[in-house]
Amino acid sequence: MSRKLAKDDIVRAALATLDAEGLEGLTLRRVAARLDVQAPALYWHVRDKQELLDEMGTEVWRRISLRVEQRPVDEPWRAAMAAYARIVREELLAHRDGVKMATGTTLTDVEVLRRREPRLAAMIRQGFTVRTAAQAHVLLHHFVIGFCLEEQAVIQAKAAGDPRYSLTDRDARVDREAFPLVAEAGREIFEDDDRRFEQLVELILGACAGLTGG
Amino acid sequence: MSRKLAKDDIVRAALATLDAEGLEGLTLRRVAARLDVQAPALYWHVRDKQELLDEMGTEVWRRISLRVEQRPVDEPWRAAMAAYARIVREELLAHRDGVKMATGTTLTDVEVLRRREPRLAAMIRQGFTVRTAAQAHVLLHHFVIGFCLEEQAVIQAKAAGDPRYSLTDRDARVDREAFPLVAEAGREIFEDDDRRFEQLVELILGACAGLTGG
DNA sequence: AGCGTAATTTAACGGCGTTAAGGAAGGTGA
DNA sequence: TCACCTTCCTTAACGCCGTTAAATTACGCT
Repeated sequence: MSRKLAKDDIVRAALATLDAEGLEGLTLRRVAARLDVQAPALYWHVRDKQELLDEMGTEVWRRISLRVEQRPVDEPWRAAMAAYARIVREELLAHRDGVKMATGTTLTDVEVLRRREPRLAAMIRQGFTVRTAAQAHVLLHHFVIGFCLEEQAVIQAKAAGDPRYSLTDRDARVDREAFPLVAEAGREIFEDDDRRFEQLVELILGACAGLTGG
Repeated sequence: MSRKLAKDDIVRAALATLDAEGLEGLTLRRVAARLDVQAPALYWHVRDKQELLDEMGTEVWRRISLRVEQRPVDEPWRAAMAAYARIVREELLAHRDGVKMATGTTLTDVEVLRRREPRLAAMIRQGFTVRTAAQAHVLLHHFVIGFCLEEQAVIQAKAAGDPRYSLTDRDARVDREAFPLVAEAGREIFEDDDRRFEQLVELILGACAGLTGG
C-alpha cells in the first residue's frame, strides 16, 4: 500500500539532496537521513544507486512531458518547438547538476514517450513526414541538451568562484591583441544566456522550416 | 625536467584506464597501478582527481583542435564546419565514456581556444561577422555534444545487454497499435547513427547559411 | 661525501555503495 | 488467542574509494 508512495518519497528526497549537495554529494546515506531512515532501507525500494538516478532522471523528464502536454495540440509547430526547448531548459536547470543527472540516466517510464504521439501527429498535419518530424525534434532536443550542459557547468563554476569563467580572466588568458577574434567571440558567448538560447533555437527552427512539405 | 613528461604519462594512463574500466571504474589506484606506482604518488603531479579529469578532457579537446588545425585554412565554411562536427564526434566516441568525461571537465589549456583564431578569420572572410560566426560555431558545437552524449549512452547500454535499446523491445513497450507515430519515429531514431549525424549536421549548416551576409 | 630537494612509499582516516542477518509491525488463518 | 508469514527496517560489516601525513628513498649539486 505504501510502496508506491515510498518510492516516490525516495525520489523526492533524492532530488532535494541533489539540490542541496550536488551530484557529488548525492549519497544514499544522505538521502536516507532526509527520510529519517538508515541507508540500507533504501534497498528495499530500489535495486541500487543507478536505479535511483534513473528514477530521478525519469521524474524530471516526466515533468517536462507533462508541461508540454498542457499546451494546445494544434499550436503552430514553430511555437510548439520553441516551447519544448524552453521547457526542457527550465526543468533541466531547475536542479543543481540537473543536466548531468537527467542526461546520464535511462528512462524508466514509457509514458513519457507515449505522450509525444499527439505532438508528432500535429507536426505531420502541418506538412512534416514522420521522418522529418522526428529529425526536427531530435535536432532541437540534442542542441538543447548540449547547450544546457555547458550553461550549467559554467553557472556552477562561476558560483564556485572559479575565475576561469570571468570575462576579465578570459581576456587575460586569451591575449586580446594576438587573438582578437577569439576574444571578441568569447564576449558573445558570455552574453546573456536567455537571449543566446532564444536566438539559437530560432536558428534551428529556420532549418526545420526547410523540412516541411508545404 | 621529467615533470611535464610524468604528468602526460599520468593522463595517458588515465585515458587507458578509462577505456578499460569506464568512468565508474576510473580510480586513482587503478591509474597508479598502470604506472607501477602507489596511488598517493599521483598527488605529487596532480592536485586531485578532478584536476586529472580536467587534464584528460583537455587532452581530448587538444587532439580535436590539432586535427582541425591541419585542414586548409581557406576551406569553404560548410566543409570546414562539417569536418569540425565529424572530428569532434570521432574523438569523443574514441574513448569509453569519452563524451561524459570530456564534456564534464574544464579546459586547462588556452591553446585550444587560440587555435580557433584562423578559423574564425576564415569564416569572416566568407561573409560572417564575429557574432554570427560565433553563433554558428556554438550552435553546431552544442548539437554535436548533445548528439554524441546520447549516442554513446545508447551504444554502451546496448553493449551491456540492456534490452531497453533493442528495437523489438521498444516496439513491445511503446505499443505499435496505439502509438504508431512514436513507434515509427523510434524506427528512424534507431537507424544508422552515421547517416543520421550527417543529415542533422547538414540541416544545421543550412540554418547557418542564413547568417552569412552574402 | 654529503646536503637538499624531488618523488615516492607506507599507513591510516572517514566515507562510500552494497550485502547479510536479524528484528519489529501488522495482517491472516487456525 | 496464538502462531505464522510477509513487509519493511535496523545493525554490523566488507571492500573500495579519495585524500592526507609522515617516513623513506632517489638524485642533482657543490
